[in-house]
Amino acid sequence: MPELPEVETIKLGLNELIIGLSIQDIIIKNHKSFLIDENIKELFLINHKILNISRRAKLLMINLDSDYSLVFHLKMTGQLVYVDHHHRFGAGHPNNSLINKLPDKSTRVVFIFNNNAQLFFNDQRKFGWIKAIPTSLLTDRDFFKYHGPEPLDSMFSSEVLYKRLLSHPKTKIKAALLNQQILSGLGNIYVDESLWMSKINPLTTVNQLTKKNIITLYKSIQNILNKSIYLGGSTDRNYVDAQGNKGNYLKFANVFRKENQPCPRCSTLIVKQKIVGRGTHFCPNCQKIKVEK
DNA sequence: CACTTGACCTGTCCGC
DNA sequence: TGCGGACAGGTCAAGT
Repeated sequence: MPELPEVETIKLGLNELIIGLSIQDIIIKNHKSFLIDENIKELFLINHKILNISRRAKLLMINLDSDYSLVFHLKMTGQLVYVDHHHRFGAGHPNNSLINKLPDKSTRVVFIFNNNAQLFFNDQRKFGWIKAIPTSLLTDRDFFKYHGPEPLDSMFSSEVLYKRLLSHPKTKIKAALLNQQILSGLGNIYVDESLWMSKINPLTTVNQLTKKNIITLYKSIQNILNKSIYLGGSTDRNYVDAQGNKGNYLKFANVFRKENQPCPRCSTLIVKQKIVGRGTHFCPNCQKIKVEK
C-alpha cells in the first residue's frame, strides 16, 4: 500500500492532530508488529511528548521529546488512524464508518494520549512494523543508509536520477524504480503511472534509455507525486489517511488498474502483465521499447 | 550482477 | 454454496 504520497498525506494529517500530545499508554495486540523492550517503552515512550512528525521514503517518524522516535513502515495494508472518541462527531472528525468501528480485528497496536484520544495502527496482513529508535540515528548515514534520494527534495535532479540509474545498466526500468536504494518512495502504482507519462516501456533496460528519456521521467515522477499528495494519495484497497479518509488519486490514474480500458493518449487498450514479479500496467502502443541508434 | 521464487500474512475475487 | 488458486500499494533472503 502506502507509497510516498500516502505516507506524506498521513504525516500532514498527524501534524494537525497529535503535536504536543503525550503518550499515556501503548497497547500491543500483536507483538510482531512492535517488538519493544519494556524498559525502553517505560523510559523513552510513556509520558513523553510528540514534538513533530517526519517522513523519509515510505517511513513515517513520530519524534518525541525523549530523543526517541517511533518509526512506522506500513508495508501493504498498514493504517495509522487518529480517533478522539470525545469529539467523534465534532469539527474535523468526519463521521466515517471506519473510525466508528475502531478498534477492529486488524488493530495491532493502539497508542493512547493524555487527552484520551487514540492512534490506531491497523494492519490486515501484519507485514508492517513499528520500531523505537533514537532520533539521532535517523540519518542518511545511519538508519537510511540503504535509501536513495527523496524524489521531491530540492537537491534531487534529473542528473542525480541519471547517475543513479546508470549504476544498474542492465536492470529493467520497472525494477530500477521500485528499488528503494536507487530512488526512494515509489511503489507499484507510481512507477506504472510515471512510465506511462514518460512513454517508456517498463521492460526497457536502463542502458537503453536516452538522457532525454530520463529528464522526462524525472519530471513525470515529480508531477505525479505532487498531484497525488494534493489528492490525498491512492486508495486501492486499504489505504486511509490519519482521519480514516480515502485518497482520490486513482480517480485520475492513467494506467494503474485500467487494464482493457483505452489509453487516454492513443485509445489503445491498456495491458496488464507480470513484469519483475509485479502486476504492471502500460500502453502497448505509446510505450514501445525504442533502442537507441 | 540480475533475475526468480518463496516467505511473511489476511482477505477477496473468480472459475469450476 | 463451497473450494482452490490467484492476486494484492512491500521488502527480504536464498538460489540460479
